[in-house]
Amino acid sequence: MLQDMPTLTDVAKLAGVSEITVSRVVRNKGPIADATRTRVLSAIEKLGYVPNRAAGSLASSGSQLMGVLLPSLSNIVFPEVLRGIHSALASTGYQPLIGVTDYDLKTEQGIVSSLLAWQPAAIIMTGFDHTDATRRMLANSRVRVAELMDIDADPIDIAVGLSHRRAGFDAGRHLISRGYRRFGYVGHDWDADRRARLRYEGLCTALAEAGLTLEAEQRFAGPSSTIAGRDTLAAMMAKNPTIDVAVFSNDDMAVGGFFYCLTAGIAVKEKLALFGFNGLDIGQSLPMPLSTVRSNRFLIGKIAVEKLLESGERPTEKQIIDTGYEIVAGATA
Amino acid sequence: MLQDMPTLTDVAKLAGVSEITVSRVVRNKGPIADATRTRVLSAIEKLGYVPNRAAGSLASSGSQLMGVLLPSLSNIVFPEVLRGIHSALASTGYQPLIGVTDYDLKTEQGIVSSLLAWQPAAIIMTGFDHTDATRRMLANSRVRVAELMDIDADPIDIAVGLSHRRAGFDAGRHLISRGYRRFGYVGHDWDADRRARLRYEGLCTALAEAGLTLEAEQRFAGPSSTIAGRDTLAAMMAKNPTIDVAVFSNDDMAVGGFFYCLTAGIAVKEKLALFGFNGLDIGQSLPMPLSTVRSNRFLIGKIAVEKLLESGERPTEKQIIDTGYEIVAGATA
DNA sequence: GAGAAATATGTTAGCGCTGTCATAATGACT
DNA sequence: AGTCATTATGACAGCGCTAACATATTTCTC
Repeated sequence: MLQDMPTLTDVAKLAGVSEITVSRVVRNKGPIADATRTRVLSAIEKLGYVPNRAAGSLASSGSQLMGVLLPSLSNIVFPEVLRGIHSALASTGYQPLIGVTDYDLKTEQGIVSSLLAWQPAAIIMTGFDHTDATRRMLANSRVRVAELMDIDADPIDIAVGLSHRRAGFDAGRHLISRGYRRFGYVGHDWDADRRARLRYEGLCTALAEAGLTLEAEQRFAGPSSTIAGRDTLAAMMAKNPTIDVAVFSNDDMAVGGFFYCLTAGIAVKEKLALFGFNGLDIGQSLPMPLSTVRSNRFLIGKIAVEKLLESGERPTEKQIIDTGYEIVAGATA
Repeated sequence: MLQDMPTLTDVAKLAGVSEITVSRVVRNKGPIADATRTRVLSAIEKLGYVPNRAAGSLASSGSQLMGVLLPSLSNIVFPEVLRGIHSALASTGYQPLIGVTDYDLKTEQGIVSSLLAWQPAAIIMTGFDHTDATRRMLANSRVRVAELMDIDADPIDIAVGLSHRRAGFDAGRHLISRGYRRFGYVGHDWDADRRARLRYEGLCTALAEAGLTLEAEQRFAGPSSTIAGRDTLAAMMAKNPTIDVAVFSNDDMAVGGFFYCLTAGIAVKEKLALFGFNGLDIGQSLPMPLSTVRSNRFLIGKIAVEKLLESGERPTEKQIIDTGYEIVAGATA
């Protein structure tokens, strides 16, 4: 679409130097005399020259692009990861090229293929589930790959996140130590969200070790949301009014649960304790701060980028970076 | 970073055709005999060929990229716009290349420059405020430009959004018609968020026309958030306990205000009415659905892409697309 | 069955940049 | 003055693809 845009050649002519010299000035690479640099820079300024990255990529077989695959933009946690990615990228000249998979592995495969077409410096994905074709493409391309959020499996290259299984387990231990015994679980569709399921499994393990078991369990057949949390807790309480703590698949669901209690006149914590996951702002701004597990999504994105940029080659050793989590006592459990 | 990746030439050799024929198959362009197509396709499959977009861009001077500039990822409305953009892009083969400006015009300028370097098919930005240099780059490049969210000014090419001034005005009329007279305004930093200011101005106009005026006004000196809304309403009520309706700069702030009322034991609507802006899910899942104005962010992103893709050239007539808004009566005002 | 029209394929010449290797100019140290 | 490094610049080829223009080949038309 660009038209008559000035090229390196134009700048070189105006500055009275060769093209490669201009290229060196632009990329800050190789030795350049101060006088020459100044001359070139002013020529660039005069012409309004903007380098053509496509040409650059082609010539150097490698782009200043980083592919980012997110499962969804509806769930606030992924924009937060993206924010971390962007913040680490900001100072580097790299640009994120994003794709959204909608939790679908075939879609992911298609997007990986189109991202690879840009010869990105690295690709950031979510989770460990990929099609064989995706794995093959990634292997052939040799680009660096980070798999985010989760560390409960074997990564392709590096993994950055936290153990959701352990987080679920610790949440269970925490609640047991606080005296809760009659557990209910309020979840959402976990075919897509493998991590919610891992937390659930961790929770069940903790309960089993204490000789307990989930007394009630209700899962909403769709993505998590405040409304789903509200309605799903309502459904569970209708069937099992005797539980003393509801563990939610995440904070969105838990905030909905809190609203349900408000409406139904159930005393939160005294009558029914609520526990979430993520540590979202909204949960902490409730009249009673939500008891939850705080994960650091921003940090996950940021660290992933930093690690990926450390080296262009995949290291021989796969790397797993645990960004940890923190039990937030809150006031609801 | 890619290495020994097969090229068009390899595919062409294996399929026993010329390069251009492979190129045509890949791009689905020009007439190709079915037999040839099949042969080429299976060669592509066999080699695991992935086209190099940088080369394609360079040769055709135009990429399958769409530049997207967002002011922030922290405010949920922008990921929603991005979702709309992505949804419209999904079927087209275009990929969004994103940049985040942090509401800073100089940052925006830098990002526009790096996006332009990829020769994107179009650029999507937010708002009408840009530096002169940004405008110049955009003008020189001749790429299509959409300015989103707002339609209260003159666009570069097309604008998609709603009149925030009118929305503020209508919200004011609505509240006045419901009998509210003692207005308070709870806002956030609007140097960055020009649209919040426009709504505020619209509100003031409505009040003035009715012979009314804001009795109280409190602005938080930072970005909007639930916590800011809670604390800022608290501050306002401490100074002006007599107002009967609080208009918030957006739903995040208003939800915080609701939480404040809960904590302080203020009867929402009877004693103090609350009114937001955006129509976020969280507001509608409150025990009392929030009274607000619903804008359609997803639609804004989607329509912008559709309009931009209609033609590669800027039309002679600037276009303004009003995606409208809707007063949501709710239960808090 | 000659010519027009449509369909299918190929040839050539770059797109704008950077890697590689060469060359020139300067200083540093014998 | 001569060797060696160091710094500064340039020539040239080519990255992988596609636009533009041929050139076959087939199908239709009267």
